[in-house]
Amino acid sequence: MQRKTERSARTFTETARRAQIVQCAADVMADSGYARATMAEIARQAGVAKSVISYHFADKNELLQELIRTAVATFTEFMEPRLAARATASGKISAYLTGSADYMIVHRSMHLAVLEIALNALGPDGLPLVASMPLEVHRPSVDEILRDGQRSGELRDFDVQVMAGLVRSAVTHTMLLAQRANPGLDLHAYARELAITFDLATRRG
Amino acid sequence: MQRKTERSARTFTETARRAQIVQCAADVMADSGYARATMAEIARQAGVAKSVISYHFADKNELLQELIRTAVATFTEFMEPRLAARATASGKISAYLTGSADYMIVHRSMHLAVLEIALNALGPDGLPLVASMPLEVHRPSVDEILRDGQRSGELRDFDVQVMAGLVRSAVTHTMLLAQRANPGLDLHAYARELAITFDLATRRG
Amino acid sequence: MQRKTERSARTFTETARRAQIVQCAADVMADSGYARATMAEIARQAGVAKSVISYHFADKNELLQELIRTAVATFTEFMEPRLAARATASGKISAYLTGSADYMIVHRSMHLAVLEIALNALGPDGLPLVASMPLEVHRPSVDEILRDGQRSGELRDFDVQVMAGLVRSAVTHTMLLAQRANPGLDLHAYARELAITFDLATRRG
Amino acid sequence: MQRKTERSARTFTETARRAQIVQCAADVMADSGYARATMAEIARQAGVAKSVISYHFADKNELLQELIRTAVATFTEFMEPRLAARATASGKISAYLTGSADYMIVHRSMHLAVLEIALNALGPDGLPLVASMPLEVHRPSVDEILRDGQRSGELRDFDVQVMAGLVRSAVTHTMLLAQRANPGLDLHAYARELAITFDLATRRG
DNA sequence: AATGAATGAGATTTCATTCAT
DNA sequence: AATGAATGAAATCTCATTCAT
Repeated sequence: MQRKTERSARTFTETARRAQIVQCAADVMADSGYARATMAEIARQAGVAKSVISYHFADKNELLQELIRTAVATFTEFMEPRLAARATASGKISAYLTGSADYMIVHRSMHLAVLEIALNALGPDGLPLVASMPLEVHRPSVDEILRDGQRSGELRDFDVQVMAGLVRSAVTHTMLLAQRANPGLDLHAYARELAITFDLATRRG
Repeated sequence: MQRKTERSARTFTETARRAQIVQCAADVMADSGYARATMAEIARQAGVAKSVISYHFADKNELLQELIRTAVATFTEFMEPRLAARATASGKISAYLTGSADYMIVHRSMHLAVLEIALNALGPDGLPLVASMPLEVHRPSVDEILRDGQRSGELRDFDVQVMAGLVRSAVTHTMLLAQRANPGLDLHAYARELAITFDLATRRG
Repeated sequence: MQRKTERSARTFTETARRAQIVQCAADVMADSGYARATMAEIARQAGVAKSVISYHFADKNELLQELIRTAVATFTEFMEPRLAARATASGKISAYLTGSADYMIVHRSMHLAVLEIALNALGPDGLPLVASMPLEVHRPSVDEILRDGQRSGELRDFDVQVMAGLVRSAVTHTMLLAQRANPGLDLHAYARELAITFDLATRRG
Repeated sequence: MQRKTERSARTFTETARRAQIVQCAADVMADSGYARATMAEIARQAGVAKSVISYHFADKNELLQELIRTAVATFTEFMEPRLAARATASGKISAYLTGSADYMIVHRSMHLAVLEIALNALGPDGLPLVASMPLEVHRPSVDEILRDGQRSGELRDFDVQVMAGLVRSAVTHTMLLAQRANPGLDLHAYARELAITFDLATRRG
């Protein structure tokens, strides 16, 4: 309870162990689903005793939150230069889709794990664990891209919330379910197809 | 220890009880999520003893599968006349989206419950419980609608699997997450917006 | 969590089991102390599975609280007629002391268990579990007896709180520690000796 | 793995560390109770790593025993001159009571800690840890004071064991519980009231 | 047809202790 | 002399399931 949380600095070993455990947790979640991602299973995957996890994380929720934070930070770092490289809204959406596909290929288990946690994990208050966490931090966000595109006249006059939700869930759910159903799926081709779809759906006239 | 499961015919009472329990299970799942939908909670909601559920269903998975079957059948009955009433592919997709919104309003807990189960429940083999279940039985399916639209020349030449996945998850995930984030959401308006989007994305020229 | 707590009536079996478990808990506490009175040990003593206790009690604290309530009620029933049978304050104090000795002989483990719980058990808030429970309910209480004796002129003018504390702890601690140190101790003789002591200490001139 | 315990001589630093740890253990016990006085918490209070405690003490029980020894020695040093300054048994008992009050004020946490340990700590044999430890080493002891008073004719003919037990628990339990219930309590006044009580209860004629 | 009671497997978490550095 | 890291035992609690009535 009064663990590392309040400490100022972390040792190198500590940081490495935490990262290792977070990665193992993500792997287990991705492979076996949230329900099977027990402390025991994560520890087994990491090759350490259950209590090692308790030593490094105050409780399971802290582990899951660290996983989320790690994933979000990684995704942000991954995405921002790709978005910045494109000038138009259409280009940015395309970059978002293909970039997400890249991310899913490189960080597959993290991506899946975040989804599992977002959908399942409950905080001590009974509310979803992610309810109190920032989930989309890359700038510009999908909403911002679309809104800017409308302002500049590049995009037509759709409901931004609806379209942004559709773009995001195309990545977080549609593409992911497709891959789960067909592991050999070519994600890049999939993302390009989505990019065409959204270009047609959003562009002016 | 005669399991009703194995028996060929069911009495009227038996059928009613099963339906009642399935409905309660759906309500609990929709209200409290998969993790909290324990046998005890479902029984409490139904006002019966836990063992009553065990009496009517071989195990929890059988209950969940019946729930899925019920929901799919209801959705099919709900959807097919609406699809049949439209001649064009675009019309059918629009009917699918607005019809789904209607369905979500009328059978909210069933819809949510199916999603919870699809995302979470594991079979004894560790695979998703729904892996071996047919989830889309209405005719024509979204895939078929799109393919027919391409054949007739009404729709452009996109990848049917990608587009069908996007249409389906627009309903099962995008719209649903939007409603969860904002319970007062106007689902019909949402569905109309989606219909415009998909019309633009799929129509020829 | 949503166990029997909210139910209106208890079955005969339920009541009997609860009583049995409470008694076994008291026995274990008395014999082995608070720290060793684990759920597992209590269940072992009762000859049932650990989960049987969880079935009948929401959690360990509920079990301990029931034990306290039972003991207090028993002690009250035990004590009140004995106090009522005496007219003078001195007689009532004497009855309290010898009655407590009787009680300790008949309900030894309950008495010890209450002490263990009172000194050790913490509620979910971190405060002592008994902080929120009524602990002395027999009428008149020791305080009242002493105050009444002063009012009637029978007793001298001491500080009631101090004296009442001393009388109570003579029973709850002094006598109990003496017995623990020397299990063959004659509690009745001990109580009579205490009665003489307090008579001398409290009577007027 | 040379255990310092076994070594004949201790360095200055070693002695100081042990004393520091003992004091911190007492503080934690007094403030938070036996159950919360874990090795981790004691180490945190002392500002050292858990393993430092293990380095200086063979195990937790050795630490607790050292705490008891320290407290008893302190109390003895504190009490003996006060007892020696009084000639009569009544004076010595009075000095014992008021001296204990002084001690409780100055060494509050040690006093509380000893009580917590005496009531809770178990040795490896399951017996109370203090069972084999001398808890009253000041001379004359309460028993001796009372016995001497009877021999000299100053005190009446009560059972020494009972009365000595009552005197001791008046300090170790009655006064302490009173203070716990009411932290602002005037311990000196309390002790004087007790002194009057015991004078009346023990004096001849 | 239904139920109360019981159960065992397993989940999370705590804690004293050990060990390599 | 001290520490961070690791560990395993044990504690509480949950849950799907079974069984006698």
